[in-house]
Amino acid sequence: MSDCGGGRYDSLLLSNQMCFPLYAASREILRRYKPILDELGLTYTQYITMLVLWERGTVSVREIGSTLYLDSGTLTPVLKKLEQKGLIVRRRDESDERLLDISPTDEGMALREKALEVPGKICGCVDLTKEEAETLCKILSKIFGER
Amino acid sequence: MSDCGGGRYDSLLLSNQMCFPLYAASREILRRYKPILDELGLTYTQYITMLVLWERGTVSVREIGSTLYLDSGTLTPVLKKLEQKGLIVRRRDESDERLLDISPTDEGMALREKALEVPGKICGCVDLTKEEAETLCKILSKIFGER
DNA sequence: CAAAATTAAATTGCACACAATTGAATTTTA
DNA sequence: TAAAATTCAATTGTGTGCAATTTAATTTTG
Repeated sequence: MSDCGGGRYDSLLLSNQMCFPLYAASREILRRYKPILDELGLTYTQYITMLVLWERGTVSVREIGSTLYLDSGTLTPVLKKLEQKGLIVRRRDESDERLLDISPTDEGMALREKALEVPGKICGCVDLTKEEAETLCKILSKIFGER
Repeated sequence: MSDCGGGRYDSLLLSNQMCFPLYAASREILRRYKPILDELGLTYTQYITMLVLWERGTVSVREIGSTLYLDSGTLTPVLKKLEQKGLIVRRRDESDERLLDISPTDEGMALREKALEVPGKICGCVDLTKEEAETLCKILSKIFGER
């Protein structure tokens, strides 16, 4: 049952998997973001959605999806929730009724001010140097290569 | 609305967030694992659970949880599913009835042979050098530092 | 131009994650 | 040792992700 040394099953050791450290680290980061995002009243997914809207103003669901790599099955309920909170408005595009345009409300844009505190607080609870963070991002971006 | 150059809101650009590349890459890796794990009839979470059982034999739910950073709310339904598939057995520990011991069945252990193909197939669809993969794991492990 | 193909969002169903609570078993402590 | 505190798994409820399907709108094509 054990695999000390160079066992036949070494490739299946949890520590040798590509998926596990990445997935676990990703959830750990999300756990650290949570209390900070709680202060904004946003979940993680709601937060990255607002980041897109703060950057670009009015965008279609499709554009949000291709930016965040999320499909309408995920985004539709998230956007309905943000609408409930009064942070965004959902309106059909006039020139193409298939598209649903999402715009931040004044209240949604106001939240951006409060959100300015977030990045600083994150750095305080993730112990990576700026160089490590850059290396990490560089390697991670390579994963998206051959899509 | 736009933030060209050194805007006041640069820290909120999606590209400057710690969480996003990590989370997106993690989901991308899971997407690449999926067709490979489909051949085993396992989901990702079921797969990493089986990895623990293949390595250690009989373990408690608690031990699986602390290894994978998952709680009973997540594990209970996963383990019931694996039991349904005939891959594991769930039995209360005799010396401490609070603990639920999980053991792979013969069928569960047999699946390990088929699983040996997985790591090779993963390398074929994630375009990182061995060195990059090691650097990645090293940086990711730092994230778990001050828990 | 009309039928066929494509596109976008919504819906449905399944599988996690995780916080919070519950209930049973065990350990600690007064 | 009996009450209090702790531990463990299960349960409940919310919020994603994502595949597959549906419906409506638009574009392509014969």
